Amino acid sequence: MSTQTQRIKSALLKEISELQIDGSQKLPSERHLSERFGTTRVTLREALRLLEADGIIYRENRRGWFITPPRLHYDPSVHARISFMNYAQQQGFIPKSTLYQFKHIVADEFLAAVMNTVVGKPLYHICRIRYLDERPVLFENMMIRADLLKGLDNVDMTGSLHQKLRDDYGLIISRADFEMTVTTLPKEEATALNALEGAAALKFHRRYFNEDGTIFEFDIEFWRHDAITVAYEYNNNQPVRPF
Amino acid sequence: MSTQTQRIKSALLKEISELQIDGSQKLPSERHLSERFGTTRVTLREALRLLEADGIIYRENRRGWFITPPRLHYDPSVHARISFMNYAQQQGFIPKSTLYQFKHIVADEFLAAVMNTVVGKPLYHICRIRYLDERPVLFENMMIRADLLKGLDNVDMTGSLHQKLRDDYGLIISRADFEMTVTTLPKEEATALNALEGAAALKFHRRYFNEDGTIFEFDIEFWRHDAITVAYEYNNNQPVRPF
DNA sequence: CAGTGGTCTAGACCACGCA
DNA sequence: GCGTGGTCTAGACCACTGC
Repeated sequence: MSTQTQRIKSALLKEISELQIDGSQKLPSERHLSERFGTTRVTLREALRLLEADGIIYRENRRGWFITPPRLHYDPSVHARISFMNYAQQQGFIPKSTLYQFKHIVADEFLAAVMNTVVGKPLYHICRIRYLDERPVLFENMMIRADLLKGLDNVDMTGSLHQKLRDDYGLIISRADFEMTVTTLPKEEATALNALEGAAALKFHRRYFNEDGTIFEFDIEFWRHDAITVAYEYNNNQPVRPF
Repeated sequence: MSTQTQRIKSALLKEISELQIDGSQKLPSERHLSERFGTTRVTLREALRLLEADGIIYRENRRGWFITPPRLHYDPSVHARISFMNYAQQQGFIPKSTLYQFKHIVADEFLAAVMNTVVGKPLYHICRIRYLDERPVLFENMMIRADLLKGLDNVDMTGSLHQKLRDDYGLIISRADFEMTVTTLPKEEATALNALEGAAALKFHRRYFNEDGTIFEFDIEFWRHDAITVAYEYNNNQPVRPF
């Protein structure tokens, strides 16, 4: 005993595994599917939503429904050590980065508070889009202290930024912290990722501290929720006593 | 220029902030709201879904829509050090735990692989539900090696388990790892949390290693997606070199 | 038992992708 | 320019909540 939606979802799951064997990626049109299952588009779309929330399928705005490729394993502390391009490649993906926007801004109240500086502080605002196998999965906003890293506007923004910070500026990260929240893609981010406004997403806030304890960079990242599995290992030199 | 759904969402957002001032928690019925906004229930529910995905509101199965309380800040490594009850209290919540199920099981292929042991290994399977201010937010499955922790079935399961592991068994955690994925609540978990099957959730896998490197515990946790902000600090003794 | 949320139907129009 | 997905309407029935 189960609902129409659940039965369609199960049936689609079966079809999807068969499709994957065939190497096909795109699902048939909603009208074809709703006809095949003897239901309306509304009910069919409800089943598709469930699969989408599960991360089994995803949609590109007005293009249709696709089978979700395998997830990237993502260690949130990893940006402090390895570049996106490197760890994506290590896991067998073909990564790509594009520069979406480069702006000179000044800190507003929010940025000043979170970066522990004053309102009006000059910042670079760098937006990049990250792809895995040509699928856009990450919208990245970086806010970087312009006074500490002069001339950053003249370098290539599609490579590893942190490598440049080390090589060209001698910068060393002494600490980083982050926050992660499940939320939805805002309009601009959704458009950039070929997704719909309101699609589920993982939002990261990340701050980098240099050796002085100064926050030289604050990132806001939006990931497609189905693109990553966050993984982390907690390894203490001195064993941890429970409680 | 925006859609009907978006306009209703914005209007609801405004109403919600006013409701919050009044201390009210439950939204008016869908029929009342759809009438007030001059639309159908379908469209109204679409707007509610967006707010739900944002974590602004949530629903309890057949009970209606409620304003989401503040999130718990959750450090995924924290279970190795502090109990749920403690860190929830530290953040001003009134936590509660209930034992949902206690079973003796044996490792199947999946559990054997993930716990690095053999199929048929006897395990305790402990399910608990965690509440914040009477709201159920977490469904917790713990699989614990019964051969290493004999007699665990006779202790109170609603307190800190790890404290007991330390005090009664002298157990020390030397390492832990975890994985986190955005997915949906399965049927049983959804029912236990008063949620709907298919509601967005955060799933954690966590493993604890003792000093021998043996995995004595494997946890599967389902959190309501809007109940937590995952936070973590990455603090190296020796500074990290970018790239 | 009244009212609610969960589910479902059978249409419609429009903007956009794609060929 | 056809077909698609995105959006929206105006109903309906049922199971359950809460009184």
